[in-house]
Amino acid sequence: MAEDRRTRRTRRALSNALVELVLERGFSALTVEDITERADVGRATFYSHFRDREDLFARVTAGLLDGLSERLRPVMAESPVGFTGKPVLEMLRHAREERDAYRIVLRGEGDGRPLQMFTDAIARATADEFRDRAERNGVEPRIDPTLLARVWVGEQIAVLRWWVEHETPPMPVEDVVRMLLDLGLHGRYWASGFNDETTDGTAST
Amino acid sequence: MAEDRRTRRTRRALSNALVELVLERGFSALTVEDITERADVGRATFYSHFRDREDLFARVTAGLLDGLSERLRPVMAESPVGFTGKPVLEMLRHAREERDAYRIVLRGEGDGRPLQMFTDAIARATADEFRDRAERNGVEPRIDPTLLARVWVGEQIAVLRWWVEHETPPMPVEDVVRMLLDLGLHGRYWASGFNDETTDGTAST
DNA sequence: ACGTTTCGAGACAGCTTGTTCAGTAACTTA
DNA sequence: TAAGTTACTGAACAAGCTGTCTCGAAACGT
Repeated sequence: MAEDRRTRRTRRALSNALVELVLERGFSALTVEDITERADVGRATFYSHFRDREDLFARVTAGLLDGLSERLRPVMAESPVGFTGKPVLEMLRHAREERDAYRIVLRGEGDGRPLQMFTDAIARATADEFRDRAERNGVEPRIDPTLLARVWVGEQIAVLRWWVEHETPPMPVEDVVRMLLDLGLHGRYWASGFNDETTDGTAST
Repeated sequence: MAEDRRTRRTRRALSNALVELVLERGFSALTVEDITERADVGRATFYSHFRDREDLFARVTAGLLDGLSERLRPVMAESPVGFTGKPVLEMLRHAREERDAYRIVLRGEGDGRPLQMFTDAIARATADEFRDRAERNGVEPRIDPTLLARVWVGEQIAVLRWWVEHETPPMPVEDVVRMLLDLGLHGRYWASGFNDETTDGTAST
């Protein structure tokens, strides 16, 4: 007994309507009726699928994460022991396809809860990766992996957001990845045009 | 004619009530009456000061930014041409004092708008700094300063949040600053225990 | 073609919002 | 300290939204 076609249809319609409307007016300005109207669905029907607006939003976000992890699976599987920019690249591609959904999540709509869901999922996976890698290579991390993961995810999210908020792609995905790689390799001062000679021990903004 | 003491009192009370309650229940779950009740103020009074909940939240955030920039002013003024971690340090100290307010803003409560206000203010200032510095030293940034600023602010926000969400300070402010400085200087791979030898050109997560 | 599941429209109480108003209390200033 | 101004209160208001329910109609899977 495959899922009823009607439920699929209305769930999709409601999800799309949500994304469109949040993009236009912001989550807190929406009523359930706004959403059902846009989706061309009876209001009562909404409640037979979702508890409330937040529930719908949460499921949209979960769907996004599912899609992402599915895309990431093959890349992680073939994982050479070393480093490739593949995962980030794949995420950027995913963001390009699901641009609007990414936008509303990254903007922190819904009191930041979907964004937190998203961030936490990535941070968790990243921290695990860091630990694994350190162990495999038998090196001692200089900074707590959990914290380091948060920093790294903070960077990614910032760039991702900058990227999806531009109407027209400001830079090819490959360049974005290269940039992040350089940053990870050389640090921020290098990127701003300075190197270790110019900046003494007490460096920074 | 200095400001009436009563207005100061009720505005403070309402602001504090908001912060407390958002921390406890989240912004979207709050009613105006919840806030006025906690602040021990008539509901009608609320509307003679603020348009709605969002307005109140926005002003709380603006106040936070004012406080921050006031603390930053002297540090920026004495600004030696070089780099010191002073501004970040000052921000961490400010966050320690205004911990709860920082928490709710950084969590993205209020559909992320306060957070965006906060982030944008810092990113703008940072980007200007980057540009100034590059010009003063006559070097060419390897990466667009606007983007670089977003990345750097993304890092800061991530760390700040990690810092402020711990009940008991997980690390002295000075160490946090040192860590960020190291990250800016050497990059992420150094922090995770690798160096340029271990990671070849095609590095990263 | 049949039994099952979903959908739609309308009606419901309950709550929140934002405004208004008149009486009372607190404040500033001279 | 008294006079005049300004802020606060509590109550009442229409309007809108929420979440739940019911029943007949329509779409579905097999």
